[in-house]
Amino acid sequence: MESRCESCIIRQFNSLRAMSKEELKKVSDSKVTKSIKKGEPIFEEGEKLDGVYCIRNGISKLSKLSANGKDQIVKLASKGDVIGQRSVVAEENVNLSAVAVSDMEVCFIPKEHIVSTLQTNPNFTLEVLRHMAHDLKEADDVVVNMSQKNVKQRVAEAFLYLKSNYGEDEDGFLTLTLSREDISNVVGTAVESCIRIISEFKKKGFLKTSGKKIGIIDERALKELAEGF
Amino acid sequence: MESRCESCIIRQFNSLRAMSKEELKKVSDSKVTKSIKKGEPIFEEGEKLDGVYCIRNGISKLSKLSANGKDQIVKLASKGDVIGQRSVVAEENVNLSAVAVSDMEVCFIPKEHIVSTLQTNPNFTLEVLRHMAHDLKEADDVVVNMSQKNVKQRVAEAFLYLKSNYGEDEDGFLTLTLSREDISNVVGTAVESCIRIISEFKKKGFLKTSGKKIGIIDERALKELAEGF
DNA sequence: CAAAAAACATGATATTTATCAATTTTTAAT
DNA sequence: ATTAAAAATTGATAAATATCATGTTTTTTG
Repeated sequence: MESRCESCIIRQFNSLRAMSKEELKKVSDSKVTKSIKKGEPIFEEGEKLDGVYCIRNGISKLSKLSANGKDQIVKLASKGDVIGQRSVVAEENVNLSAVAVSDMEVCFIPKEHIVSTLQTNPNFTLEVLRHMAHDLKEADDVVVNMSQKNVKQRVAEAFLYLKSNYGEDEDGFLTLTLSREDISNVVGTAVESCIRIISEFKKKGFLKTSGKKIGIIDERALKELAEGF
Repeated sequence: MESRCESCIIRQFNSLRAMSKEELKKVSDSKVTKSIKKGEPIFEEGEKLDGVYCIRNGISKLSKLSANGKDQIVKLASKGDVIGQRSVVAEENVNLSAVAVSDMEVCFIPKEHIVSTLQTNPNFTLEVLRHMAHDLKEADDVVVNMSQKNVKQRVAEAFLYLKSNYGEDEDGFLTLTLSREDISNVVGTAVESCIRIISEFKKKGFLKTSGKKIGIIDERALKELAEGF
């Protein structure tokens, strides 16, 4: 039931692929697989993490809560992503909370193995570094989008992102269904504003909905809108 | 005149301190020191960099220009910071432009030396990784601030940041004088809105100005405002 | 130093976005 | 299946922010 890291395909997508056989064996022997139900937390902002979580299945939101109750989602993490890595590397408490937005399966890897491999295997360290460099660019892009695009453009982008990253089902609805509140928290806007924009996009024939499910009808129109035409 | 990296104090503040003597010698032999005048670019968004820049003196803004002409400043880099590192690590073109906001002195270090050290010296790689982990956290914080705080709060934060990072002169004015436009581009707002807020802060006795110079009078008030009281 | 350019400042107004209130729909629980 | 709770929706309105216009000050340049 508990599969071995050595034979885990997920590994191909993240920095663990740069580990040696022996390193991987240690990781595999000490890892703990956990099931997390939609809505449950993996870790909370401010906690001290004893390891990282490698996502085998499902999707998690990484977010930060403000004093006034607003929760900004900074990133969505899914299959192959390793979360908690930043704080383990920096030896700091986590700065974001991770909550499952779909049922998940994750492997907890104690930090000793990560840290010792970081200190001795430059390939692994470089691989982690490359991933982090990529995350940093993405974070910078988000900053720029937040300030240079208006809410309508950001909502359009969010749906394009959801489609290109998580795909759509046979009926053309986005595979990952987020609540309107979560969408608002990705976009950084009030729920009502977000809903109004979704309604507008529906009227214009850009989107379709069925319950909380959302499907993209006119991708080109959304792209043009997001780019500012 | 051209000093050696081995004896450069700046090094203590960045990841170069993790280099061995031999590695550092190669860097020192191949580095090129450049003077950059206020307003001049170090590199531009989209360029392919052949190395990184280690800042010896002065301050640079890292920003991204949008189609509609808005320029969002993502980060200010100063003494000891190494810029261009992210794109060298990720082997990508730079995603941000770097322009001097004060006269600068930088050392250009060809990327071969960085890359080869990354591949062989895990201490160095780990050190770079730690720095990048820190930058990533900061970028995430900026995202959260942009969405959870209003313009007034972000302007207040900007001045507190400028004071705590670059200090003030004997007359109590911020050492780093940015144009109103640059401040707006840090905060992510229209120049006029930014100016109005500065005027308001002056009226309330939080700030003083003299030409384009700005001084903080009531730091506590700014802090409280930024935190949302 | 004078003229021109750039940066700063303020008012009037338009636009965007948030908030509050109320209703409907969907989901979850018994 | 029925009811309670949660989520989604819409309208009315307020607040925040951007834009446009115009005047003033500061800086730069010949």
